[in-house]
Amino acid sequence: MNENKKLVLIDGHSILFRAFYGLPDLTTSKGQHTNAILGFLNILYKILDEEKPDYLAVAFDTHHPTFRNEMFDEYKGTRKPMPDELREQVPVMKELLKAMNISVIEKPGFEADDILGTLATKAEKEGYQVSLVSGDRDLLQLASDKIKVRIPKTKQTGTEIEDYFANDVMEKYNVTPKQFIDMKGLMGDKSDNIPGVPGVGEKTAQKLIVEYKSIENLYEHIDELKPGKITNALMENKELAFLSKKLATICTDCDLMFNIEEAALKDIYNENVYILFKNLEFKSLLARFQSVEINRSLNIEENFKVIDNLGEAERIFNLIYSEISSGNKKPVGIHMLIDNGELLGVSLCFGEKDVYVILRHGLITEDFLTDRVENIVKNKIGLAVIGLKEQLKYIKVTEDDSVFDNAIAAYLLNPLTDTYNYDDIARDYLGMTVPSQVDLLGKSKLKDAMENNPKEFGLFAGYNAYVAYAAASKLKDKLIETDMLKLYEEIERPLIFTLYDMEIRGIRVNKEALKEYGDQLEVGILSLEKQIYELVGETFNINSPKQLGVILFEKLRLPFAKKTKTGYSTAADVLEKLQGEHPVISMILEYRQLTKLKSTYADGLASYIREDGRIHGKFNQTIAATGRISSTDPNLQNIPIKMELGRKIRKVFIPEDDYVFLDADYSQIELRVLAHLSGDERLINAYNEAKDIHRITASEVFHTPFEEVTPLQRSNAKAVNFGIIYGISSFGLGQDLNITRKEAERYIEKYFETYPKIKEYLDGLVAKAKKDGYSTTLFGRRRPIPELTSSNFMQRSFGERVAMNSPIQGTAADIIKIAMNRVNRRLKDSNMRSRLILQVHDELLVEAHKDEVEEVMKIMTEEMQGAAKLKVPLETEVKIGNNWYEAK
DNA sequence: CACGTCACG
DNA sequence: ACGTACGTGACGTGT
Repeated sequence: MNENKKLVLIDGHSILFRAFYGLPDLTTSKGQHTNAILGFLNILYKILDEEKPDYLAVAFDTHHPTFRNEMFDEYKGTRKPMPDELREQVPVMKELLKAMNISVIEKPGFEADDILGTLATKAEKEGYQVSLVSGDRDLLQLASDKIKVRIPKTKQTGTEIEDYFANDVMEKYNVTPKQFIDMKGLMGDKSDNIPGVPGVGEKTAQKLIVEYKSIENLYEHIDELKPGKITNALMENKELAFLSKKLATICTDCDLMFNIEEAALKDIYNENVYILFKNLEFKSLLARFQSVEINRSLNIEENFKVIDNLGEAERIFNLIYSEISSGNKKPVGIHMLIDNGELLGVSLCFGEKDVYVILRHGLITEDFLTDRVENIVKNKIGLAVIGLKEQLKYIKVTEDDSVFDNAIAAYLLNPLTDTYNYDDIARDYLGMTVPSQVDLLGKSKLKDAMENNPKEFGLFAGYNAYVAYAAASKLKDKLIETDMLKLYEEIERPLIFTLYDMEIRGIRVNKEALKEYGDQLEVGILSLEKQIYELVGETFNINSPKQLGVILFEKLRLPFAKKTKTGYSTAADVLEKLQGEHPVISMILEYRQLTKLKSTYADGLASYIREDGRIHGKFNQTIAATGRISSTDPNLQNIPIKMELGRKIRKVFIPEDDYVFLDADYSQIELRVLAHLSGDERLINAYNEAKDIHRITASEVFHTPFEEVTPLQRSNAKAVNFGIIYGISSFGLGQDLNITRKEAERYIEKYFETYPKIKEYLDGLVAKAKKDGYSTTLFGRRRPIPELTSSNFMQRSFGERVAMNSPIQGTAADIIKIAMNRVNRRLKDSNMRSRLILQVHDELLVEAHKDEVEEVMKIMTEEMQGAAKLKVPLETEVKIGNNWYEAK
């Protein structure tokens, strides 16, 4: 009977615990912790894949006021309560298991161990093959010929499982599974509140049990033992030893009503599980559901209609235009289907049941579609989209038209997530689970999908319009609730158009000069490479930190300062300290510099130059948690400037003929923002006197007359000023200045003595963020800081630094965004040829026509300085040049 | 695809 | 005792 049936029993809490400590702290976009659940599922799936069991059950302890934690318990001898980040995951895990139709066994008065022991033994007797899965070695006492104890280990490379049948236990520990109980009786287990015999540890216990087989037999022969401390302890604690053995024994015949047939596996991959995974944002696990027809039951999909003939298309647009008279004020959800800059069609939604996908086909031309869409706004009907900037090429609207961008709104409401696609917005604001683009189309291009996968393509298009339509009002309400509507309407929404303009304009690059620059680098690289190989005596890949580490710290035996997770650190700050030790170090540093410039800048930028001789990078508005803009494809915000060699690359960025570059940057905008926000009179006065701020800080902090401040004092003060903005920590400052933590602490102390209001302000920021759960900028932009509630010191400290930094960095970001919008608008409104083309956080670059230079300089200065009225002046410096090098 | 490294503010 | 400065993006290596 049951010979070929497999039963898997899982120790729920112990696996959750293992998973919790084995994985980094993962959370959903809403801040729900998920690492333990994910780790549990990874182990569960591995076991399901490997064993393909017929039956599976998970046992949980019913009451857990405290919980085992080996790491702390064994060393400290105290129990540590379950961290909140783990506690909140337990009920979710149980819910998930129930959704998977997996038996969850918890009986008041029984520990999970005893449930597992009883069921395993019962199943064994009935002939099942049994696997017991636990993170705890305690269960080894249950191993037999038919009961396999499986202990998963979370390693970097994935999950590995150690398997123990009875003979494996014997092989590894020289004791039988039953004798494991005796061992534990002697050595005890703090985490399980088993006292054991004082002074007897694992080694002694193992030795004694190997020799005497059991505690009973040991005490029968106690007089044979050599006299000594251990023997004394054994004799004095005989009762304790027997009690401990009893406590260590897992019950195998508990009075438990559970029929193994109840644990039969069925329908693990169902829609409920899929939805839970989606909510937990376990994107990688969703792949397991591919073969399952799920969430197609959503009835909105049934209303999606695909149209490819002109008459029908005309009818739809007319239907939309007629909405004006019907008094329907809801914006029309719209999504332009674009692949590689080509318009494939448009999807529209103007009611729960009115979702249309109109394909560009035959008489439905690109012009037809863009005209008809433009007509919607000209008829004063609002639009709602997800990601306006990416669609502006075909949605011909201006700032004055009514268009609501759900993606931007969602970013403001939670800037911590990485994507704001229709499925994300549906999940977060409609409480709906809809298939994502990858679910529907995989990695295929939109155009290919349209041809080969028309049904799924239609769904993708339809969902985009539907979600844009349905979520808009909810997002707008949330913006009002969170006092961010003004931020959205007055800063972010206009910025969409500003950034679009900048992307279209691009920046001109001298292709030949860039090539020449790269060739020069190549010469230097080859020469350095040769010299390095000669010095070291062998060739190797200098770009591989791993190989370089072996050469420097093993072959050359240089002292290594830092280690990374994977080996020796060869970072620049480490190598710089080694410069005196070996001539090869300087060469490696120079080699690194050159290869970086070659690969990222010389070669990297060249591949982005388009037909028009310009680079059209992207400016991303929904990436940075603080509200900054980011730049990609390529990143034009990290073009070298600090080192002369790298700085030279700026000479290849040139204005169009008859134009020049005007580059304006704010002077220490973040420190000025800090002065304003903190209201510290001393700092405000310093800025109103308009003197060298770092020097003033040095003078005041080090009690030195302004004129006598040494360069070292000034640069130290500068580092402290930076530190303040970053959310000061003595460790970080020490690292930066290469001084001890203690010395750094003194600097900080002195700084706060000098500027007491700043200390008060920063403390207040942390307190407020802890209370609210988020930080706020001068213009109301929020950044949630879930780390502030972490029980982990490191994470909490990080949260505190973020609480200090985000309002400062974020307010500066708000200000320059205002300036960008205004500069862009004024240049356009006055019909000037000059145009804004770049933003680098505190700097704006305008490609200005020669005839307009004076006027543009005035506009830039006015708008940048006037972007916000602070208690200190916002100073700017404008420079002119025939390339970006000259203009900085 | 994660990691180390390094470019910028 | 813990082990970091804040915010980004791109490249090359190695699994």
